[in-house]
Amino acid sequence: MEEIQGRVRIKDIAEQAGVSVGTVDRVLHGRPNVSEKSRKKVEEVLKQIDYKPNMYASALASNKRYRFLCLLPQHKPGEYWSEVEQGMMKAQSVYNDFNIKIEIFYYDPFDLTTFTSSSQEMMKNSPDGIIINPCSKEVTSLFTEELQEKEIPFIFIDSTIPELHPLAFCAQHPTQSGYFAARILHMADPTSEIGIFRQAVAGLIGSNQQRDREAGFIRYLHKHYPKTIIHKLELPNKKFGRQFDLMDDFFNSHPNMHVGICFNSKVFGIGEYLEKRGIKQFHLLGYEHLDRNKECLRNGSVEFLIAQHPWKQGFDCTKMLIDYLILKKDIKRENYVPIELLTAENIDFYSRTY
Amino acid sequence: MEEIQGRVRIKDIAEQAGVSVGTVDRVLHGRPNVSEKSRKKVEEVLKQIDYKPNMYASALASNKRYRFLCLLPQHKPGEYWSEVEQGMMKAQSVYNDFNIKIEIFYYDPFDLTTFTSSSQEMMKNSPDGIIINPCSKEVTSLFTEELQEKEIPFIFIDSTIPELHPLAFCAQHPTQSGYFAARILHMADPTSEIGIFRQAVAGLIGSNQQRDREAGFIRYLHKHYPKTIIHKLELPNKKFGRQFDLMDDFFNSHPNMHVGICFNSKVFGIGEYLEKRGIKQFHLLGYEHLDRNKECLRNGSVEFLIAQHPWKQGFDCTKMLIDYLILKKDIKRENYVPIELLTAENIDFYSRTY
DNA sequence: GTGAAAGCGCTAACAG
DNA sequence: CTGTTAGCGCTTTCAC
Repeated sequence: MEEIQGRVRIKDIAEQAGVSVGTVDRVLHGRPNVSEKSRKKVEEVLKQIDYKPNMYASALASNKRYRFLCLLPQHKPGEYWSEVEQGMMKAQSVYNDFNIKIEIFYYDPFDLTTFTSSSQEMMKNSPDGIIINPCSKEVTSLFTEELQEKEIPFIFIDSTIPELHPLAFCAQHPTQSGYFAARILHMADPTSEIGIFRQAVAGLIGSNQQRDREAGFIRYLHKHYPKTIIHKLELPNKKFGRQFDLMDDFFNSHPNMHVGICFNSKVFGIGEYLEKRGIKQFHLLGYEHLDRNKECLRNGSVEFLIAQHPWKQGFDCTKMLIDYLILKKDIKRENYVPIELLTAENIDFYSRTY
Repeated sequence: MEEIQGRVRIKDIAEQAGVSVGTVDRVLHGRPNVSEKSRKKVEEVLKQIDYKPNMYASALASNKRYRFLCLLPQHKPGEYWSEVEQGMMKAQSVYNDFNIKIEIFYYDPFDLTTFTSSSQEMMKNSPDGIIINPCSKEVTSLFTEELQEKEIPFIFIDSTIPELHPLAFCAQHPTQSGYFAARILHMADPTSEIGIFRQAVAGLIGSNQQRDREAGFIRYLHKHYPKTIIHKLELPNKKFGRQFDLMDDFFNSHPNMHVGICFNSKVFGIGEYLEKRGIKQFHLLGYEHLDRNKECLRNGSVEFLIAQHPWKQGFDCTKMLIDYLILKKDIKRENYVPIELLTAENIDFYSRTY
């Protein structure tokens, strides 16, 4: 064919098929108003030629604005979720030329009526695509069913609920992450008493991820080291003063416990306690690359962190919406971020890449 | 200003400054043939307005083809370097719309005259940008000096030589990677005898990375565990039959050595040996996510791998050339890939992301 | 020096 | 149903 130099354009196809560019465009996009005869001719040419549309030209010509809305747990600056937001904002600026706008809405993970009220607010803004951190299946489905109906694509971030059929999700595999944590902690100190530090409000764990990681962790220990004794401490998500007292009790009652884990990013609370009390030789593992956690890693009060790549999750979810909606690419539906071990030796190379 | 809805275009600037789009374009790109007066007017507007050029429109209009050439060590399919190539090819296809073409040239790391002959070949192909895996400083500089002179940007991949002033580099930090390996191995088994398995040709280590990692590894042990005894085994890069004999001798002579490391991707050679000989309880660490290494990780003959992210390195280097040459973005000059620990528990989530 | 105009590959509106 | 045409934002002639 005519691919002598360079690319095949719509115009080339039109010429080959003996129709106009308009018709080719209609066929390519499955738009109406094409006779069976013309469609056949175009499809014939398409079969023989390797046509790759120039998506940048396409986006330029169609000249649309896209609104992506996002629903996340409320949080303070510097916490896990702000890193997710930064990843999204980075994607917005990198793909600025596609005219995308991202807006973020919040809910209180301990009061799920706010999930619903925020989602209603979002629907008023005529979104083109949505990113959601799911809460419980029941409450989340109220929102996603409406989205399905209106054919607005949605992506889950940080955890997923497959039965709700998101367009895609991006998360860390929670049980596998728990296995990995168990294996590392056991290697650090193969004793048989392990402490689990839980952040909760009235016994309620606020995130699916945390709950599932803990389950994986415990399953791994039961299977490989069934003699392990597990001690749990529930730390109320509030005043730090109280937390210290609780930890004093906890450590005093379990003098043979030299290993501990915290399944979310608030491990610095325990690290800072250890540092203050001058407790050395306690092997502590937590999640996430927050500044306060990094500090603990450096001073040795936290020995390991597992990265959850929140920045990457935010960036990738946004990118997926762009790929799907604007560049019309196939996207990967299951996106698990790496389970990456961070220690003092490699933390400087943990990167927010995209 | 007029940014009421949407973006600022060159046309807007032209109107504001009372000149034509041609003149604005000339000013924006520092092209000649602009009067001092016009330049001033345009720069004035530019200062007050937040103009972000649409690089896709720009690339579309200029309609250029770019040739990126790359010089890598020769290798067999399925080895480390083919993963690098795949990352580059992925970048080529993702950014296909920018009309880029990547071609790869090879050299023999144990015969550096081939580095020079290949580089001369490359110069005949009028490259727009170049990616090089550097060999020795002396030989590499012969090439890079010519590139500097002709103002062809070049990027180093896998390792770097700062004195040669590449546009950028992408690599794993070798000494830090050695520290990390030492810390992990010591944790796996805090005994004091460690074996180092070296791949070499006539005593020569074929890569800068390997040499520097080993140095970091040894330095870490000297500092933190000075009593450690290090045994080294040099494995000729050839027949596997011979290698087994050498390893038999090695293991027999050091019965108290239960930990070992191999600083490159050929660790499967040792893993497969352990598997065949039925040696359990030996803690082996190596580099890279090759299929044969993964198999060793699964069957337990290799306990740890450190990922070098070759695919990402290939992708990122190519992307940097695109960012620099086509999208005119600022690029990061020092790009260290993560030092990521892979075990049976997390290897499935090690991803070739981009 | 400068502006006008054509065109990159594609979309969308509009005649017919 | 179909072809033509006018852009999208930018670059690049080419007259003046």
